[in-house]
Amino acid sequence: MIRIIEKDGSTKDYDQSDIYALETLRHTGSHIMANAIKRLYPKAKLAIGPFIDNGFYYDIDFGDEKISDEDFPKIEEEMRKIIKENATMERYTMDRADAIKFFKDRNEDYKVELVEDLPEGEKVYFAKQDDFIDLCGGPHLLHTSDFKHFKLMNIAGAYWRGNEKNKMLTRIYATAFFKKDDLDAYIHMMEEAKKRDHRKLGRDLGIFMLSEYGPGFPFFLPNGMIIRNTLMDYWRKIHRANGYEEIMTPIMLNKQLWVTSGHWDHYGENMYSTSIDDMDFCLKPMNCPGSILVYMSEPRSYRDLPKRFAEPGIVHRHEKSGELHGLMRVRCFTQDDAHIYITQEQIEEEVTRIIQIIDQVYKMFEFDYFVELSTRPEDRMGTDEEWDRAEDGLANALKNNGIKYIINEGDGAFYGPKIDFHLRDCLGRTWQCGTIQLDIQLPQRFNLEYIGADGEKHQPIMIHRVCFGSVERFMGILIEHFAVAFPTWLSPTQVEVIPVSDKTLDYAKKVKDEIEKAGIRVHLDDRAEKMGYKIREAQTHKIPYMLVVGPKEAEESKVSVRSRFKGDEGTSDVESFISMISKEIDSKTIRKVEVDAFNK
RNA sequence: GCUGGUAUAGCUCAAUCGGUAGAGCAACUGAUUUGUAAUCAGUAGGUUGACGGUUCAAGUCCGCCUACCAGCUCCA
Repeated sequence: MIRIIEKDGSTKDYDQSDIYALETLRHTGSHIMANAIKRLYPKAKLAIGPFIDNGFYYDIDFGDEKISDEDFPKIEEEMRKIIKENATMERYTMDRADAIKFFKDRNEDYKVELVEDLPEGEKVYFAKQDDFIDLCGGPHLLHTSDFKHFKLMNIAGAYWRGNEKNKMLTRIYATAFFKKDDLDAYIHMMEEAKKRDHRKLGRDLGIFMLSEYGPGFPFFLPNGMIIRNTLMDYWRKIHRANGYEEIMTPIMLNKQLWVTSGHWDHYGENMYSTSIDDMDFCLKPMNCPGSILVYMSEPRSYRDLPKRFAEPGIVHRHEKSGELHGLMRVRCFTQDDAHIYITQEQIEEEVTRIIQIIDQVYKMFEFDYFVELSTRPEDRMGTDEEWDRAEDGLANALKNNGIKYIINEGDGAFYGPKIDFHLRDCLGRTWQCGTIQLDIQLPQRFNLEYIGADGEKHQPIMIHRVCFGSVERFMGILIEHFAVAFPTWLSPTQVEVIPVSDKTLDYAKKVKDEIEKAGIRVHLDDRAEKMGYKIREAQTHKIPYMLVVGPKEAEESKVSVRSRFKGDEGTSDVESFISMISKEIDSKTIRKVEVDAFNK
């Protein structure tokens, strides 16, 4: 049991497995770390030090002092000393004015600012351990000696109060656990996660590459194109089945269009542009204006709605250099976009259909995802009535589908509310992928209309939606999610034929041709290497099936099937193997690895 | 863009105080003809990210640029 001192100063025991206790442990860690840093660097000014998902951090202004991860051992050692001193955490309050004076006397400018932001007359909470006093509401571990297993992880800059106009402080990240085993497991997990980083695997397995000549512009390699095309084949199939019509609009359009759409105001300098024949053109940062021009190209009737134009559209945005990240954040990407034109009454039903598509796709890949509903911001267009209707439509659609979601109050776009779908990468960072956005603004800007049953002109509502989000980002997440062991239907090479020796090369070629004819992606490893070597290579490349063929198989017209899932699966004739793997491919089954030894 | 860091062979990494750039894997050549996770031998591979500076001498020190990495900000 762990004793915790609560905000009100009372103490209570908690089980170590309690998440509240773990968060408290980590929060206390940030105090201990700050204490150590103040002892080593008395001039350092403290900002804030909260716990986070996997640990805690403290933002500190070190002034002219340079700090690097080489200083971590020193800080960790000082922290151990503090833990050994086993201080008892005390809590008390001060009047606001006294608190301001307290911090001013100590030159803690950031703390002064924090206290000054509190309402007049508010009590200010403090936590004290031995010689270290910090502004803090708590809770904390009662005894600092309960804080044992920790590690400083990394160092980075962070803007004071998260505002890029403010000074950049030094942020030190650390993690802590109650048990040493948990800490070791976490560090091990982080190392394993690095091995499945899509940037490393993408290069090792010929999926994509980047070049200094095009920062943020990924190159897709042969294996990557197979995955990408297979993914898009699937995408087209489900969209056709859901009443979408595919279009393709130009990658570059006259600047005037972007001014009208408002994108020029929004993206401005982040748009790539060029000038020719005295006309300015911009590479599209979004696909909507193109879709709108298609919608406007002929008169539309209420009978046509919902009108669903799908477009895997390539967009360019000049993202800031420090924001680029492999395939996850690039400057040129393909949105699996669609724009749907509907009447007000159709919001709920149409959004329901979209949610079902996205849910179906994510579930097929066995992704864990979470959903956010972002509602009306302060600065918005449209009437409250329209917003009510739009927000209710989105919320009802989520509820009808039994989707759990969190509400992001005031975080919607100025033109409408939105639903965002987030997926996790191997390091636990989340990336927005799918999104459904209602838009009442663009139809107005472009004066979109349809003829209603009453013969009058009406304005449609527009839905922007993506399922993968960006094909590039989605592939990055797929690589990490499966650690390259893609389901068979997505694997660049589905079958590797491995002759035992050159003597059976002819038979191996025959087997390969037969499988190829069935439309399966098969490769023959005809190198003069030993069989074991080829198997090892195919296994590390996570090729789903290996067919070992030697004199025995040639004589019986069979193959020895070895899978990455199970190892040796016994012999089979080629025809039944083709029928088995075809079934697995068509059903898009995700076969699980059954033998741990093969999961290395 | 900001703060901090990194850049050596295709990949992973060496190179002491500033003194002739090395290894493993991969590649290539040859031998081996192999039965379910690495056969052996040999060959080749480099303007040390770019440009400039200090020095008798720079992979190493300094400046600037570029790209990349961690995070912040922003975002699909």
